[in-house]
Amino acid sequence: MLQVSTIEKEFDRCLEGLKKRGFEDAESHLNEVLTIDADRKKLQGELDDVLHESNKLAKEIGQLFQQGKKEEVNKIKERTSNLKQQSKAMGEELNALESTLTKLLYNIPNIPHSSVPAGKSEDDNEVVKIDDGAIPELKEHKKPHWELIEEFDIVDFELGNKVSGAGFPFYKKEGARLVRGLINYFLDKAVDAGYEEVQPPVVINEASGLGTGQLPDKEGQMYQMEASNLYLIPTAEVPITNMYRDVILKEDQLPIKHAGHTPCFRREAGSWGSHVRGLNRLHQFDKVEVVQVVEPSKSYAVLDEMVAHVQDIIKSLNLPYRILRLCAGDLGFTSVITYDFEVYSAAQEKWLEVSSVSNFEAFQANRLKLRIKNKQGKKELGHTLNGSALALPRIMAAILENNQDGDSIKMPDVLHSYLGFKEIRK
RNA sequence: AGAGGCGUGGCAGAGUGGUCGAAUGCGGCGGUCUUGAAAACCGUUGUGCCGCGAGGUACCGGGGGUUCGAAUCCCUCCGCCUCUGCCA
Repeated sequence: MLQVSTIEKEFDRCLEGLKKRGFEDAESHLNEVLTIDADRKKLQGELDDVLHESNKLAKEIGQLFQQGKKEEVNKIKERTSNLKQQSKAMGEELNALESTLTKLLYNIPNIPHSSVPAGKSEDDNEVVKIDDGAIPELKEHKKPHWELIEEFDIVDFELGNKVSGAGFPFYKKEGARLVRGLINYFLDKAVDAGYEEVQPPVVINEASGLGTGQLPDKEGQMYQMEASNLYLIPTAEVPITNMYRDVILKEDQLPIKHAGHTPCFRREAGSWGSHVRGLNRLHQFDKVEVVQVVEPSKSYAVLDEMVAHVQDIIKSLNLPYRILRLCAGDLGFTSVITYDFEVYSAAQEKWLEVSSVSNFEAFQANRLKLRIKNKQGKKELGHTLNGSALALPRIMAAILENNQDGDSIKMPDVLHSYLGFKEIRK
């Protein structure tokens, strides 16, 4: 969530940014935040005065009791009960103001970076790089992956339907080993790049969902376990970033770099249709996520570092890719700037999103109360970033389609040692 | 899951109704001493909110209550420990 102080100091920039996103009634929202916050401050001061008075009287009563002056005590008690009623009413009003303010702030998205292009939908995203040198020419053998996985019997959707439901496939034989190999390869790359590996829980509580911005608005996108009031994670970003909720980091602990593999669960309600087939969209998929917590002054250098990391992995798999800078309208609620990576899947003749790398600046940190204390003892909110490095199913789809050769599918060289085979045969 | 116990500052650990944001020890930071270091000694050392400031206010797991006054009493939720049960 945005800081009130940011809205106050940089009102015009905030307003402009929200308009760029197409956020309705931006100006009245921002103004309301400032009004309520001013009311809150005023009331807080008044309440403190009342409490001050009543604390003073309570101390007097204590002293009078010790001196045995009971009649005087009774006189003062009348005044305190009056003050108590006042402070109670004021306290309730203050709580109400605070919760209204929080709700308002929860509903205001992050301010896009100045380099983020204007635009409403994915059609307006800006292509910042295309490396399509590796696009294969498929002539005789040009089957989409959903046909290949059936022919080679390596992913089974029917079985998934029976056991779980649509979007929960079984991976089998070389398919299962490819999943395992990719996870290991991606984790090794992350560890080599200095990320500390973690295996987080795949369920999170409500506080964590609020911390990274999945709640309160987007609970419909997560699977919820009502009986225990827990959610299945949509991405490892949630548990990993929440490791640092309510934490004050020392400057010399930074940068915090974590990588973790988890399955990710997404309900994807209403987003199914004939255009999403096979591995293109699933309710459960594997992903290796990288997360960093850094000093504000360094977050853009770190964003570049993360983009380079993802690019390096995709290149090593010899997949054609392009990098998009998301337009304001397509930007996630919590993000200041996001680069999407897409790989080209040659039989579908489609670009598939396989990674999303974002800088949230202090937006998540403000919700998380994630602060950094410098050597002078000054505290400020940290910046959080994360990126997929990488999400598996679409990478699999592109590998299968781009490397098909009739009776076999060749595996990228870098994976051979991870897989124990060089190609998948019928 | 049942019974009992516990939850205090970075850590350890006092405090059972009044002047307690909280003793003490350790750790951290600054200093004295030293060629340097250690030791010793001195000082300092939680977080939020309101305020230009002085200062005020809130926080002893979370929430609620009793009381003029709560770390301390009551209720409730959460977490941890021990025993019993179950189980990869």
